[in-house]
Amino acid sequence: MDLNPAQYDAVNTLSGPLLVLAGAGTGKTRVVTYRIAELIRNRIRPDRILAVTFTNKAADEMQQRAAALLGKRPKVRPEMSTFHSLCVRILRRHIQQLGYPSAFAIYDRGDQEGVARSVLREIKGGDALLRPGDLLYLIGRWKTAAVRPEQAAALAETDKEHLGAAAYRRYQNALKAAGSLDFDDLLLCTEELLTQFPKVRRAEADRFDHLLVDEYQDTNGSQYRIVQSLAADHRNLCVVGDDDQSIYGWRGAEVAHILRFKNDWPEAKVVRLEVNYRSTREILAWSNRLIAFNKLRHVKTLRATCSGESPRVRQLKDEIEEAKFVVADLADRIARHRRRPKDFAILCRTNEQPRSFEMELRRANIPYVLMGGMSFYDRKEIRDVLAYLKLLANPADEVSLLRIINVPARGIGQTTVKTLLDAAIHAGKPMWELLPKVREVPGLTATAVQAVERFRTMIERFRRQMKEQSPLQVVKTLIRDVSYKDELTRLYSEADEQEARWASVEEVVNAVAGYSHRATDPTLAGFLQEVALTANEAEDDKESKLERNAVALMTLHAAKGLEFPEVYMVGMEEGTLPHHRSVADAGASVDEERRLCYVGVTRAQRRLTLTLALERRKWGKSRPTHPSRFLYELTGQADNPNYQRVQHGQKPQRR
DNA sequence: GACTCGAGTCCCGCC
DNA sequence: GACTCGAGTC
Repeated sequence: MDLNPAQYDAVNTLSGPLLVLAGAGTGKTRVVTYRIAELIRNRIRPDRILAVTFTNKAADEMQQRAAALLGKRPKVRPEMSTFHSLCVRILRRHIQQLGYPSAFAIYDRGDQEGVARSVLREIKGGDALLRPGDLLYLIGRWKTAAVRPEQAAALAETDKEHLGAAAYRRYQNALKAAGSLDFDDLLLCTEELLTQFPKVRRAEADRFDHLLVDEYQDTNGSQYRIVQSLAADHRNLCVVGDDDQSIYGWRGAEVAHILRFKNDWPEAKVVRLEVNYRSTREILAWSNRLIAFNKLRHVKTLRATCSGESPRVRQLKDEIEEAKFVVADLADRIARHRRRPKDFAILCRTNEQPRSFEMELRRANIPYVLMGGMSFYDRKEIRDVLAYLKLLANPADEVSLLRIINVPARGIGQTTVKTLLDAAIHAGKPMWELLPKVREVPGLTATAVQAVERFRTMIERFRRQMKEQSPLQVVKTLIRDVSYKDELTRLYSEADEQEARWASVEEVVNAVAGYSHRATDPTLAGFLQEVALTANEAEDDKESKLERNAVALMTLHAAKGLEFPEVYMVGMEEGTLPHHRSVADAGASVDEERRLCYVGVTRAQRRLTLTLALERRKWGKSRPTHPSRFLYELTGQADNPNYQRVQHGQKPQRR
């Protein structure tokens, strides 16, 4: 094994708590995977090892590396998953204890908005004071701080927060009534099960003898406590992290967790990795200069092992020119420097930035993979089909019911829906349970009653089919029987668009087929849970296999833990990086943006290019921009008067 | 009840 | 720019 002494130490500390404080590019993942291999070599059963990561991408990456290291031999593999999928598995086994069905649905952002909207409407004047987005923001903040609905009122100060607290209670009740959890609930409910039910905790802790957590600096409160509960008995806990790369503060991550590790596990061994194998001396010099501007950090001395060319900064007219420059540069590297598409990454701050790059890459015929962003599952037609499936899996799922009750139009209009909804609220039951007695609901026309009954009969029929047929068959029949294809032709006049949208509907069918193939006991609920957890990678399945060799186009958040020979960091402007929302709230937010920039810069192995556009289109309007303050910090120009100017939103001046 | 049109809003990041 | 929502019309 070609490991340096510190790495070797970390790899071979096989039992007891271990903290690996590792800077960027020091071989963290290598240590984790080698350690797993070493455990197996020491006769630890692979399926007794659990490795937890934050993103699916990171889990895949680790799985691949481990497979390469272990060979194809072991039939049983160590379990590698994200926190969220780990929670889903635990919840499937025990969530009945909390009064939820084991086939619970996972609500994504769109579903959450649906619940938030109806909850606010129920409260008098609620929808005037708070918008669904504002409410979800408040709820998100409370949930990441593990504040329960009944505690929120005491913490509320403003009118909006008081209303929010009341709405939070209703929101939570609505979710529970629908047998659904949002992403935060996955963590919170798992935490509750593990801390309130000793039997559950013991059963889950007993499943593994070794627990490894990557990117430990990004654990939030719930994740922290879940880790504590699972490792408390065997104490074979290995965590790996870097405080300079903590970029999930906005969802409750606390660097304190990694700093506190030695207190939590007094017998813990601490290993520091400080030799950077990834980047050139030149790239490292830039990143070290940058991160030194953060005051609250563990000072590390990262040493480089090779040198190369100096990073570059390029300034372009607008985001179109920026994309043209990057793609032309990259095409030239492929043509004349024998680079392959997969050697490149284009990293950006927000999900809207990739658009112009996608266009250019397509024009230049260079394969690329887009990670994240407007997900496949955010498209209207996909959401419609999935809403049908969710309703079949769980008729109490009111968000889905309301979404498709009249899609395609079947004569159940707004008035009818509102009447039904009022009656359901009055009766204190989910709307679905009211439908068999729709004749008794006052105020409905005879045609409306008929339409509702036809709808209910149809759904019931599919639910019966579900018991006899495979999910795949049911999905196919369903799409045909509701004439969804006709709906698309009706809705969209262009033949191209009709086809594209129909193609994505077929993609869902393929996804169900793929899932049925993989799963041991395929169910509709299982498929939907998987979809919720891997929403962004749906197309990846198909594409990454076809085009493994592709330029990676992704956000900085998605890039964490990855590395590329050549990196383009684009949109290096005030307002984009640092993002204007972070600049607006004072204090530590900009530090997190700086860490984000640091993460980006340290992804590059050999060649780094930073670009900025002098004007950028946003919401249809083009606006002038200013260079990011981080450019001055990276290049050691903090004494440049323009550095002060851009920080205050002023135009830099030529000298 | 379905359809059309214009106004208003949205978006930071991940699972 | 793209999407959603409500008002107004058929």
